[in-house]
Amino acid sequence: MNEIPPRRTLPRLDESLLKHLPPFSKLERREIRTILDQATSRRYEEGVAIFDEGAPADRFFMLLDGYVRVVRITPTGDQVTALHIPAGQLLGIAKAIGRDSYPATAMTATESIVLSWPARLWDTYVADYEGFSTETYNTVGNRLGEMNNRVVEMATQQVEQRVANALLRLINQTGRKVSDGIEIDFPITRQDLSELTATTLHTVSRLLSGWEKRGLVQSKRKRITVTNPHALVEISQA
DNA sequence: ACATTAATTATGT
DNA sequence: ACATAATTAATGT
Repeated sequence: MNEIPPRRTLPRLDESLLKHLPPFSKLERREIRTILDQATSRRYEEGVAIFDEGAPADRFFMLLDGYVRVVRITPTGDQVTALHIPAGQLLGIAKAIGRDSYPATAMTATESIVLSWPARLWDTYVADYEGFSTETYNTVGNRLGEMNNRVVEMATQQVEQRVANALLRLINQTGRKVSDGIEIDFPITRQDLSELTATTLHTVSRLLSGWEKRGLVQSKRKRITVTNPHALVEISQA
């Protein structure tokens, strides 16, 4: 009854891992090599914290494989999912927004593989590597814009439209094509969806049940497949 | 138009 | 068998 924490280091990292990722795409091969040599790689089980809200931001991260949930802890102690990050994106980049502690908790939504670097390297990367800063600020901007959109949605749209929008975003960013539609590529509960849309899991459950009967979605426990995206778009614009 | 409460059922280890 | 997830109806604001 003893389990072995997967401490082991992964197979030797190859430059091609980072070659096509936005923050590194403009770099020379040998530059990527030195960046990789400074990185630590680690595999995380599903559902574990990569870093915690408020903790000193001593490292920054690149998600190589898997999905992570960005989660905020409310004063009452429960978690609220803020957004999901797919493989190929940086996270925990407190330095990029001028902070020295993490603004949120990052939990793995699936088993994940993550590279990380000591935070002190951030400034040197920004200074030394062409395109590094512009590309990262670009993704920071995107996330910020997405969050702003959600704030606007909360204020203006009805619940049905909000969860329709949330579903559409999820399949756009983290969707995987399957035989009968697009499936959200990680386990997601109605509770999660309700947190993303500021409603209750009951309302989400009812909406999904209704949509399922109309053939717009298919869902099993923790799995949601959108079978008719167009119809969802219409709902989101009603 | 939605949340809350509560009871019931399904599903995964 | 147990905990977690999902459904459903009834009631409340």
